[in-house]
Amino acid sequence: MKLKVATWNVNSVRARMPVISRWIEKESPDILCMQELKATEEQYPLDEFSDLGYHSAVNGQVRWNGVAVISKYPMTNVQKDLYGFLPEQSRMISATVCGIRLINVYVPNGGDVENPRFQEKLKYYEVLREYALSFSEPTVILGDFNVAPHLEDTHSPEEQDGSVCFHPLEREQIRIFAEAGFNDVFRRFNPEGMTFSWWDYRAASFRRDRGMRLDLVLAGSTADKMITGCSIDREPRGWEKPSDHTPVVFNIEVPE
DNA sequence: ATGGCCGGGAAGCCCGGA
Repeated sequence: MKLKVATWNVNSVRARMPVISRWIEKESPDILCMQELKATEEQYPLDEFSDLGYHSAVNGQVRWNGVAVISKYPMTNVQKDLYGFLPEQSRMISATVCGIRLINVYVPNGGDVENPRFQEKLKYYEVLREYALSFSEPTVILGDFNVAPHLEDTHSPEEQDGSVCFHPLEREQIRIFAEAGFNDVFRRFNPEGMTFSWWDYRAASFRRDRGMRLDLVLAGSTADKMITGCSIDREPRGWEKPSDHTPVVFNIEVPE
């Protein structure tokens, strides 16, 4: 059975519901992992997703952060805690669906390199990696990693080098994920580069294609072998009232 | 040729985003 799975930083699930439902009707993903809900579990539009045919697993928070997985198939062993790290920030939810462990994550932005939050960001990758390595099922980490992994993943690598989301210490963390067996799935299917998943609202960035690839799918080796394709759908970034991110989609062949 | 945004919560700005 082939599943279509997507990750999308929606930048407010309530403000984005028209765009999200339009995209779901266009693409009919089996599973969609969302970040930056900016909503509590009480504010989360559970009934609207249910009407669209999805179960929801939600880790909400007032005003900031918040992540959710919606799935056409049942989710089991839903977890929201990352070893007690940053307990006040709802940035992770994971579940097993059709035998695959999906870890949906919204890595801290970090503010800027001098900000204490930048050190928390670096630590977040380490804790996340340890967590991801703890599962015996085929495992996929997907979400907003808030780093462009390589030179070909951002519009102006020379002038951005050393700034937040393109700092060598952040990029190194994605290399360490690879060393730990978590492969950058989009890159495998799209080796040419300069394909982005986020464009700033300011400065007409989308029209000028001045973006960054911040939204990643990192698959453990067993899961990676089951994945048959991965792409970025730029279309909803051009719709009315868009998120500043656009969906990253992959296909995975799972046993019946 | 250049680049000025967006969302939420409290309030009529400020913080955070990246």
